[in-house]
Amino acid sequence: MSNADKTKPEARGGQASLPRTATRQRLQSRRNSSSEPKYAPKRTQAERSEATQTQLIEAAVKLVRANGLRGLRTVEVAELAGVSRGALLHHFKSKHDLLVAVIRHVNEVSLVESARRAHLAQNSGNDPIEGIIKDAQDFYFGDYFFIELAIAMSADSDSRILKRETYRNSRTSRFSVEAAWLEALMSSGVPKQLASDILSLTLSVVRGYSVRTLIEKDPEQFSRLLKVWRDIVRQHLQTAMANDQKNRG
Amino acid sequence: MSNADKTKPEARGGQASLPRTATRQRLQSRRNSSSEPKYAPKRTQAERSEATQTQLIEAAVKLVRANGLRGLRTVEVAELAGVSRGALLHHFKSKHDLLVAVIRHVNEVSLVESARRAHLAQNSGNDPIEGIIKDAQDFYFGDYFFIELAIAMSADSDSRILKRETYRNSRTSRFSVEAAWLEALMSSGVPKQLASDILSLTLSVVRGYSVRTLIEKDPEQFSRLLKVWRDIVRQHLQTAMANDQKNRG
DNA sequence: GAATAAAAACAATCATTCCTGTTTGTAAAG
DNA sequence: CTTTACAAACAGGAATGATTGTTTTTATTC
Repeated sequence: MSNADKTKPEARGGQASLPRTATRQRLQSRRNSSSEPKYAPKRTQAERSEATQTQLIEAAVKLVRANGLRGLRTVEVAELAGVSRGALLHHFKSKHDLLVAVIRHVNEVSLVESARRAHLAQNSGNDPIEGIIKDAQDFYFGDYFFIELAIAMSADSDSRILKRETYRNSRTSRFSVEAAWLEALMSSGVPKQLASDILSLTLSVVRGYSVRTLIEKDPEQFSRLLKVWRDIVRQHLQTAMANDQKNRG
Repeated sequence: MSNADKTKPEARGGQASLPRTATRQRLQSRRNSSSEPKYAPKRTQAERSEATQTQLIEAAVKLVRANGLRGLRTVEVAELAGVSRGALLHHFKSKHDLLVAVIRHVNEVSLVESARRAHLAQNSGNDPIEGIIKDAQDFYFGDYFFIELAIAMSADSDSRILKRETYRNSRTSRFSVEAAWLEALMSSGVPKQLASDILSLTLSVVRGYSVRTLIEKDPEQFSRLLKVWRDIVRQHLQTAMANDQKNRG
């Protein structure tokens, strides 16, 4: 492949490079002051640890979204996080471990969202379509979906493990949200099978459009399209339910 | 990363073996007509060349679909094609060149399909929805789309070049098909804006479902879902056009 | 028309460049 | 003063492209 993009300059110029000597002297003199070594540490170990771990994970998330799973390089993660590769390997003893942490992280975030959304679904009243569309938009344009997709699109043995991990998580988080929306639709009077189909179709529309934006930049208004979609679905549900009641009555 | 997946066996066992004998005889007779060398070449240079190039490209297509753009390894391409890496580098002087050839190839295939489909669109009669769905299925589950997606999902400097190449091609091939479908919808009486929306939505549904199958294996029947979608659209178009005529009359 | 030179299609080996994980070293926190 | 957080240098493997060698086809010359 081409070697055109060697971004070597300022490789670690822009960040870190803390004042080592100064810090040392300051601490030393303070300690010399008397029997009390109680200088105030700026951050506790746990805080430092968690902070850089979060930075690393978030950097990894960005890079996986940008370059795909197999395009991820540890050196880039470290650079973007503003630490050395040594630090990365200290917190995650292998690249694989980092990826597992990444998945766990986006999944946790997604899980919290899920709970919120499931709650929304229950209070969506008689017309949940709007809520479903909003939910789908948030999900399919978010980190979790793109990382899931990136994992799905590489088939080496490593990503197979990750795939299983992700799949388990999907069933516990995303699954419950969709079940909640299904409930919402049904309790607004839509028959189960139709509700399931409408839900699947709506999710596919949004998923499909999200992927489209990956390939080419939004030349048409997604919001308008979604409005049309919402109208179509509402109309269909109305007539379908009308027919349903006629058949019963 | 792990080294668990070495697929060495049958490295050159199972594939290729084009009709050599037929070719040989044809060539022999051709040469008999004029000056006759003492041995008959099995295949002409151009034939050999084209054959292995095709094998290499097709192998690369499969591997990009399986492992993504950045998961592609030249050694695997050569193995799957049944030739040495030396041969690969002889025909394509770099991995990048191979990838360009891959894109050209899938695009050519797609272009031929496009012409066929555009023709279908023009003869789709009064109800083009069925045809649109079929077309979308063929396209979004085919090689071209997945390779386009694989390219879109990696953002290094190399794939940016490929992206441009692909984008140009899209506009000449896929674009015309969609325009033809739009025409078909309009000539069956659907207003332009609505026709465009319906087309976009249908494409998104299929695209979205195709991507879904990447992530998890089809637990529900896509065909049933498409049937529902077709019904919804038909119904909507009927009422929309009825309203349209009422407003006009 | 046979001998032979030339070129193209491959194969095999080598060198270089990444990328990962290990090791060793240093500063900060407990 | 022990442990933890980080940094820097190193070692080994993998992947690419270059080089060299071998076979097959094509062109040339007698």
